[in-house]
Amino acid sequence: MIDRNLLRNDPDLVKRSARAKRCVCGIEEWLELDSRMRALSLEADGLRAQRNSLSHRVSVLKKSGGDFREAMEESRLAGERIALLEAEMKNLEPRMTELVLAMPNIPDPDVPEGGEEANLEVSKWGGPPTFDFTPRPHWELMKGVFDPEAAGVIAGSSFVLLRGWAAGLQRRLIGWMVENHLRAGMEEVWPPFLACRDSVTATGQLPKLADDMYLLERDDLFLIPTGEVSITNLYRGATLRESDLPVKLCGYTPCFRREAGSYGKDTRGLNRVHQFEKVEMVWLTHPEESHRAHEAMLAQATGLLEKLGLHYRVVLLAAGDLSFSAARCYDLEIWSPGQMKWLEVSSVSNCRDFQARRGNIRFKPSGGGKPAFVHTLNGSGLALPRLMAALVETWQRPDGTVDVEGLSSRLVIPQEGRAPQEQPDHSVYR
RNA sequence: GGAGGACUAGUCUAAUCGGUAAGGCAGCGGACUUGAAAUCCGCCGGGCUAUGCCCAUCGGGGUUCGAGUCCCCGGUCCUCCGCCA
Repeated sequence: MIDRNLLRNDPDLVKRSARAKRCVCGIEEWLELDSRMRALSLEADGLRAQRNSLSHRVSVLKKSGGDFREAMEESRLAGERIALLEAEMKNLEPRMTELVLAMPNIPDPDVPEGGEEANLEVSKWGGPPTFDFTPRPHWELMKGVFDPEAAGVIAGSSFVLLRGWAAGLQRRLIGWMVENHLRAGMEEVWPPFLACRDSVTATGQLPKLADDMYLLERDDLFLIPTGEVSITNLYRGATLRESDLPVKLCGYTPCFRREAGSYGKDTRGLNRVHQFEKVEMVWLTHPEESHRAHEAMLAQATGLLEKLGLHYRVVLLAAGDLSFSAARCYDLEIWSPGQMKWLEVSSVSNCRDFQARRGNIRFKPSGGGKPAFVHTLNGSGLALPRLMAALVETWQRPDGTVDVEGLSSRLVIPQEGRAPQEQPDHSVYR
């Protein structure tokens, strides 16, 4: 959520950012409503003060046996006027909330302007694997263990069914990634895979991505489109101690996306599916630490790719390609030798205080003072389907089979680093 | 799904017949001290156009001059029953 005071003091900045992010939102309308609201609130406050003192006088007069009827009548009249003002405010409020919730986060100053074409490749690691034969795409290599037809029978098109070695490989990959994160000092969580409206609003998928999520109408619950939703909302409404920061969490979740409107685009094989598996990292940091944490989270994700030996590149997203809640985001893309193209396997985002405001996630400064909003970061570490695709294509043999043994030998759980925490104390105020 | 109970600040706990939220602990700052403890003082929910005022007792309505308190709808947690992997 955009800070109210920023909207009042520098609406042009908010307008520019919204335009850069290709978002249409009613900043002017909000400002008008805001000034109307403040006038109403000022008048109502004065009347309330009157009513409070009048009804206190009633109480005093009653006790002393005096005539309280006049005070009571005046108080009643003030109450009627208050009710009118309150009704008008109540009328304006939902619209103001709707408007402010539709305003996207402001990109950091170093984020390039423009759309996808302005994305900036900031680094590259390794090189494309070479073959003395024509490499095949994963859907050919995984015949028999990747079965979209079967998934179609169970759920419909664009769902995945893995079996045999592919199912096992995916399971081991999830465990391997989580173990790596634990040794980097993160705490593992296993959250609900459904989230309520407030949660999905806090992380910023609502209102903009409403059509991209699965909604269980009967219970008004959303299937999470990313683990970011569940894990970030673990601390919704909480006030942490400054000494608790940074809170570094990771967890496995499935992710559900309707992918409305994206049919026919990159839909082959494992490239774009309705349900996929992901290990997510979510960190809550002190506002001054989030930039450094963003780089550290990126390094954690790229570290996994390096251990797997996959050729990858890091892209700093331009404003127009940035998600609604992000202020700054790196996309991690790995090379798919069978498809001869880059596949996005991770987005590492710094949301600054945007989600923390929406979800009211704060910390109490050690030196006293008012609670302040934390900064939230999230990053995939990593998303499975495209990772599987690139891995399988990288480890293919000339006969069209996959060296699963060789691939699996990469999944060594590191011995270095901190041992997983037993029971970290993140007890919070709510 | 059913029955019962609970919900006041970081935490614990008060508030008369409905009368305008009182304290303890923890924490923070300061004084005293070689240092610490103890003690003392201040702060310790949010907001504003700020000597003051308004809001705030899980959320939303209602009754009332006035609601933590009474009524209605909902939420969360706990206990029990039912169902279920």
